[in-house]
Formats: sequence, structure tokens, C-alpha cells
Amino acid sequence: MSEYNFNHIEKKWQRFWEENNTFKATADSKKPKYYAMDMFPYPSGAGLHVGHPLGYIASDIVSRYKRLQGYNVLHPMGFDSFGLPAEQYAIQTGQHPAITTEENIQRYVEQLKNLGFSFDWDLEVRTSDPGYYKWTQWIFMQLFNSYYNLASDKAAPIAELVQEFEQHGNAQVKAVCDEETPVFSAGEWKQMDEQQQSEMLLKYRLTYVADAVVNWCPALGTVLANDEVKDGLSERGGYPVERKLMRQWMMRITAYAERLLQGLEEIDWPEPIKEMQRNWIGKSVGAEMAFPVENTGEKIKVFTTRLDTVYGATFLVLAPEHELVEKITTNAQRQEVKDYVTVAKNRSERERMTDVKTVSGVFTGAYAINPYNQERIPVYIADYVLAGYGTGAVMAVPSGDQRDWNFATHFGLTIVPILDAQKSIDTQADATKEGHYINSGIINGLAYQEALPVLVKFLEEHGIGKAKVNYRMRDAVFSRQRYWGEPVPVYFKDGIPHLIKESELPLELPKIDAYLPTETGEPPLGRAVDWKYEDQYPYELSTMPGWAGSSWYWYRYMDPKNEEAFASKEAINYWRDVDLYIGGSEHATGHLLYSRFWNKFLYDMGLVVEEEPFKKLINQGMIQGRSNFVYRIKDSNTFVSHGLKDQHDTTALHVDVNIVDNDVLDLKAFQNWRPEYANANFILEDDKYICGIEIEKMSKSKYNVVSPDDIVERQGADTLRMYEMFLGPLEQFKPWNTHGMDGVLKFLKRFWKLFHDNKGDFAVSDAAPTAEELKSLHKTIKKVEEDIERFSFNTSVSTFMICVNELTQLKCNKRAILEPLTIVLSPYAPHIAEELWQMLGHSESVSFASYPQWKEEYLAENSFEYPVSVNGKMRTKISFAVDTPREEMEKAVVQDEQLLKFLEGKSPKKIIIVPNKIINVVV
RNA sequence: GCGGAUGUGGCGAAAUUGGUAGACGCACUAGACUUAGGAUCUAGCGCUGCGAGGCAUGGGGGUUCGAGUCCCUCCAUCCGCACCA
Repeated sequence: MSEYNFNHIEKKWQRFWEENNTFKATADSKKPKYYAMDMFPYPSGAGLHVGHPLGYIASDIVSRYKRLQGYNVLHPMGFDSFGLPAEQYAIQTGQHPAITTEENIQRYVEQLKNLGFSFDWDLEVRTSDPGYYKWTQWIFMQLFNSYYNLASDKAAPIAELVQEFEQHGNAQVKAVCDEETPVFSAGEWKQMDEQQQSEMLLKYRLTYVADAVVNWCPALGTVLANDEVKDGLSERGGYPVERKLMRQWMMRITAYAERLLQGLEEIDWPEPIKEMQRNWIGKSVGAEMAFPVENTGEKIKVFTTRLDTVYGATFLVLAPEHELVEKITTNAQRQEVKDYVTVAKNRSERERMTDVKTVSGVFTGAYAINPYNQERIPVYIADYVLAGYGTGAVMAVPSGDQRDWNFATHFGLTIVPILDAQKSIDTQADATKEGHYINSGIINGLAYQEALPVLVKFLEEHGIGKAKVNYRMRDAVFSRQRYWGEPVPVYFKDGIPHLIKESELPLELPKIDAYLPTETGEPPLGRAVDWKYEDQYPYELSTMPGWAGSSWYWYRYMDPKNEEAFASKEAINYWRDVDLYIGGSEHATGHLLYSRFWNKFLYDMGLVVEEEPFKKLINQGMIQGRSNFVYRIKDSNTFVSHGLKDQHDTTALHVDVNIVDNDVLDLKAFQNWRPEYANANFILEDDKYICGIEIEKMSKSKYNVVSPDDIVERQGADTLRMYEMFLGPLEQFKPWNTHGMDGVLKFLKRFWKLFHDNKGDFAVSDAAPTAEELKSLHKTIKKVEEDIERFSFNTSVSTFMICVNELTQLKCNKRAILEPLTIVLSPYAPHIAEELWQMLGHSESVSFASYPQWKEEYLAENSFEYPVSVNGKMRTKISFAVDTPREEMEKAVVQDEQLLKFLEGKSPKKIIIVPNKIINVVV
């Protein structure tokens, strides 16, 4: 073989790896572990496009590198195979989603194998596999059987709680539970019947059924989680979403709010993602206090982060949905309030969000009493107060809050200044905390820091409130009215949910005749015939959301075939957590938060050993599509080239990027593309049809999808891998662009050529390498090591190119240089590396070679040239051995003849030596 | 509005703790070879100037012997959150 025949080489080694199980990972190794994982894909019908492998290539490079470094590497791949598209397809065609899913996975696996990833395919998992979702259901059962104990600050078995109830009631219990949970004694507990006890326990369980206001999407026929709704539209499909009260399974993620927040401090994640999670959790520290309502005996609870402004509170505002609205409204105001509430309820989330400028609200007729100064203040309702946040009521301080100021100004309410340093509050509010309080009773003359404890003490002494931490995050809705998801392992007896027995897992999806809701509006599972627990009790008919299966899958990879546990103790103790997790940032508040929640729960249960699942996270940027356009002159079949389009009235149309080369349209191919274009005419510029371009998301409908298969066929997988890395920093978003791919292929050809003589025969020399050759090699090794350690893969590719350019110049074909270079290159271009490694006489895979370390002796023997500046001006250069001590260098510098010329007789004041960089002399 | 990021040639980009800005690749120009190919090799390629040199990292200011990098300020683009009390 004389030419670099990548097609032949790549097929050969992919087969070799598969047949030899080269990348098998087992937990019993004596080596240190490294767990590199990608976010597993949803296997869509469109197959992979060139954007998908970007993150996989990066994690594969790290995996191969870590193997060379002597680590036992776990590098698996699997499929998040429950999901909407397969179900939508099933609705249209009647084909079972399992069949579609299976076909799509086959295609994905084939495409992934073509790219030469070092996955251990024996570990593949699929969330829709009953052997897998058995354990998703099992974890659900553990959550159902647990509550959150605030005393120990961790989850605990519900059985312990029941025991406590039997002995002492719930007075001593410190647990996360529903707001309205009443206090009861042991006696009262025992008096309750089974149904009442069950209802009570549901208030404590980490997963529970409750009537909740949910995001209902009529078009999709299901509820959606908050993170699946963007701007009032569904993330998938972009359908409108409405608020609806429904009985749903919920996950008590709020119990973990504080730990989810604190945990962010320990993990090496990109700051934007951490910030998004902090934002989502939305912690705010403040106080909760009750305002009594005049003549009613009712109290309005408010939450505030600015208790210090309480003397400036001149009115209260309730959310229109607040439960007290009905009770406190006076007869005189009743009609007006009713009208306002109706209007507010009928406004969609979306309208409410877009219309934030308009001030609206209604007086209830009621007055509350400010407990600090006994002032009588009016109570309003307004939709700028949200029912779902805090207590659904606020104390309004118009001098310190702009929205309150706007409201007060609009309705002519009193504005009381409370700080002496406050700017004029005639035109706007001033939210600063500077100065000393005025008009403020017990805190007059104090500053913010001194005032707060005084106010909190007052609250507590009078029993009207307390300091409180509030979180924006709500419990997660866990039900989906869908077929293609995990069945919830629950049946109902007299309306009370019961878990099925563990031995009965998995509860498999029943067969149904159509994948649509029933006539009575029940979820598709309601169509299953004879699907009853013990032939009499109805099962839960909703299924789990998409995030259920992906919230623990990294444990299943450790031990995917285990039928006794979700993973064995040994496997979990060995692999522990994911060292490197690569995936898109779109999962910031969904998958990544839910996974951390479930992991913390499993940790509390003693089932796993690390509290945080993903130690290091990298978000790879999306590769965008580069769409091409043709311009059709209106009402004609004539297409005008991009440069001339402004002379005509045209319509821009997407054209398949595969029939465009370098923005030049292949006219023949275009005429054959679609029947209606067969007789198309063209107006050309310079004899060419130039297409317009736009950067968009890669998608079928935009005809800008580039499949990796074609690239692999034409330029090879190694070229594609290196090129995707070369394109720029991993985290960055960048358009797909084939210009430059030739440069990478050229590099691989040159590397191949170094091992071959003029006739194209394999030829390496055993001669000893020269210093120059060694320097080139070691520079490369050092740089590539550093690059991989800091996930800067694009610069490595440049380093390889420089090295091969240098060696080509030196005509170096020496084994002592090329052999280590092959090893270093192998994570990036594994196929060509294996081929050359074999030619060099090795029988095992290059992955088993040990990584060549930067050699101490080499450093000591070789010198480094320091540029020397005098007062910032570059003057000369002096060479030193790499590890020369600083004092020696300083001595040598002042004696250097070249330098003395520039010092002009003056002696240096200061000599600054930056290691390996520069020497700076200050006169 | 709040929070986060980014801004360097014709293009993708590099510069790791402040230390010779533009490595490497693409495109482009000139040349060599030739079985004419979308192959290979050589040289050039930020702006300006004949030249030595001067000017350049979104704009302005500062710290420093020295700033793409640090500080202040303004501008632009992208992303996230958004009546959160």
C-alpha cells in the first residue's frame, strides 16, 4: 500500500476494535479510574449530522489519552430512547414506538462506529428497555417511601416517620412537607382511617400526588415541566401552553433546594451553567410576617427581603388568585374585584409576561394593620403579584420599590420616605440601603445592619413572623399524559395510591390499539384492556417524564446487565462519579438539576457514594448549519445569482447545501433536485450561479444538514475528528464550514509520507535522532499533554501540524521520533495511528502503549532562548539551560557583553525573569 | 431591567501566571514540477511606507519598564432570567 487509503484503514481498525473488545472497561481493575461520559442522545429519525459528534470526539480524545496515561477508562454510550417524536410518529402511522426507536438506534450505532469512538458497546443502555426502566421505577418507589428529615438534613424512610407519628404525633417532626399540614398527636394519628393516614403521608413523601397548577399543552395532550416551557410556548413544537389545575405526580425537589445550591460550590462546571441553576433555585433571604385584616380575624402573610422598609409599607397587594381575596373583599368592592379576577385569570401566561408595563389593580375595600406602627393600610389586588411566589402577597413600599412606586402613583397612595440618604422620591423609588432610618419607629436613626436584628426580634417576640429563606424553585411535575414513557409503578385502591411489589417490577407498557387519549380524556394507557393490578385495581395511567430515565443513567453504565440492583455496590464503589461530562448547555436547568437531585437522594439512602454526580462539566457549542439560498424572480422560473438579485423582485428559497460547492450552485444537480426546477433558467454572474448564505440551526427543513457519513467517505473519519476539533474552541458555537478540511487531510497525508520512501514503501530508520528532531518531538508531546489537560483541543491540531512540517523539512524518518509521535497522535486520529503502529511492528493496539512522558533529562540538556528587554525595549537574546537557577541567570545577564552595550554604563535596578518567557532589565 | 459571556487580519483562530500579537489552517498572489490534478513542493501574505520605521487586539481613559491579558468607563453582539416582593 503506498497511498494513505483512509477508507481501507478505518474499516480495518473499526473491525479490529470490535472483534478484540479493545475498549472493554471492567470495575475490578487495579488501575485508577477515569469516567468520561457524553450526554446520551435521543435517537431521532434524521440520524446524526456533523454537529452531534463534536462533544463525542472531545470525550473520546480524553478517554484515549487517559488510557495511554494508565487509567482504567469508562467511556460508554447509550440512548435516551423514550420521547415525543417516536410517539407522534406512532400516532400518525400506528407503528409501535419501540420499532421506530429500534430502527433509529441501529442507524445511530452504525454512524457512531464509523467515526471510530472508543466506546465499550457492551455497556450500552436504553431508557426504554424494560430491563433499564425497571430501575427507574424502583428509584421512584424509593422516593415514594421517603421523606425529607430536616433534623438530619437528609432523606429518610417513611417508615421512621410513621413510627414517630404513632408515638408522638407530628409535633416534634422537622420535615419538608406541604404548607397546610396540620399538627396532630399520636392519638389523633391512630384515630385516622387508612385513607386519612395515606393523605397525610402524601404531604411528606418525596414523590406524591397533588392537585397542582400545571403547564398544560393541549396540542401535545400533556403537561410540561417549567423548563420545558419557553415564553409561554412548548419547547418542543412551540405550541401554546395554558395553566390548568390537575391531579399530578410531583417530585419534592424543593426539599433539596439548599443542598443543590451549596453543591454548586464543589463542582467544576462552567460559571454560566452554575449561575443558571442558582437563578432557577432563586434563593432569597428575608422575613415572613402577618398583617391582621381589620374586622375579619384574617391575617395576610407576606414575604419580604426588605423588612427594614416595613415602616414605609403604605398598602398591601394580593395576587388575584390569593385565597383571602374572597373573604376580605367588602360588599362595595365585590363586583369590581370579581371583574378584575376574571380578567386576570383569562389572560394567558404569555400575555401577562409581555404586558409588564401597564399598572393595573383593584382596591378590595379591606384595611390591614401594620403591626409595627398600627397604621391602617389599604389592601389591593394586582396581577404584578404572583400567586406562586412567596406567600402570594406583598407589603408595598413605594419609596423603596419601583413597582410599588408606580402602583402608588397610579392610585394616589401615600409614599413615605424612610431613609435620610434617600434621593428624591418624587419621580422614582430608591432601593438603596444607605443612610439612617426616619419615620421608622423602633429603628429611627439606625443603619441597615443595626436595624434588621431589632426588627426580627420584634417579629419573634410578638409572634407575628420570623426570618425566612424563600426559594423560587417549585416541586417538579412528574406526570405526562403520554404512552411512550415509563409506567408509574402505582395502582389505586379507593383512590389511594399504592406501590406495586418490588418483585413485580418492571411494570411493562401494555399494548394499546392507538396512541391517543381515550374518548373520556384519559391518557393513552387508559386504552389498555384488562390492564389492572391483581385484576381489579386501576393502575396509574400517566407515564414518567423524559427526564426520569436520564436522571440516573450514569450508574447503569457501570453495571448495565445487573438484575439484582441498578448497579452493584462494587461497581459503584469503584467508578463512583463521572469525572468528565460533556454535553449541551440546553440542559442547564432540566436534566442537570434533576440528575443532581436524584443523585443526592440516592446518596442519602446510602445507595451511591458521591453526593455530586458530575465532577467536571463542559458544554460543547453547537455546530450550526450554513444554509444556501437561491433567488427566484417572482412569478417566473428564473433564478438570479446572489450578486444580481437586487435588480429584481425575488423570493429567497433554501437550496440543498449538498448541490452547492463553495457557494457555487451545481446547475444540473439543481434541475434534477426537484421536478418543478427541471426547466429552471438562470441569470449568472461570471458564468456562475452564486448562492446566498445564512447561519442557522441545522435542520432537515432548511436543507443545510451535512451528514458525517459523506465526509467519512470522502476524507475519512480521522480527518473529520481532527477538523471538528480544529474548528475552534469546543465551547464555542460555530457554523459548519468545509473550507479547511483539506488542510487537515493534507496533514495526515504528510504524516503518512514520513513513514514511506519515494516508492511508497514503508521505511523507518533506526538511526539516533538529532537534538533538533528530539526538540520537535518533545515540544509536541508537552504541548499536546497540556492542551488535553485543559480541554483545548483545537491548539493540539496546530501543534501536530507544526511538528510534521518540521520533521518533513528535516526529512526525519527515524523510529525513535515517529513511534512516540504515533502514540501522541492516536487520541485524535486513532485509525491512522493504529495502522502505523502495526507497521512499526507492534501486535497490540496503540491504546495499550504507555504514554511517553516529557523527559527530565531532555529538559536539563536543552536550552531555552530568553528575549531580553531593557526598560521595555527588546534588545537581545540570551540562552540558558531549561532549569538554570534564577541567581545564576541574573549573574549571567549583567555580564552579557551584548547587553552591556544597551545599559550604557548604568547598573540595572531590577532584573525580572519570567520563567520560560522573558528577561526584563530595568535601569 | 438583572445576570453571564464574547469582541484580535479577507476568513476559522492562537497567544496557558501581564512578556517578541496574529502561531496553525483556509482563501489569495507568484514560482517550480508535471502523466494538467480539486495533486505535490517553494516563497509571500495585518495596515502604512521605496526604506529605516510608524500604526494596529470594539472606542476612550488608567496601572506598569512592558497590557489582547489587570482596573475604570462607554459601545456592539450573543445567551439565560424576568412584575421573584
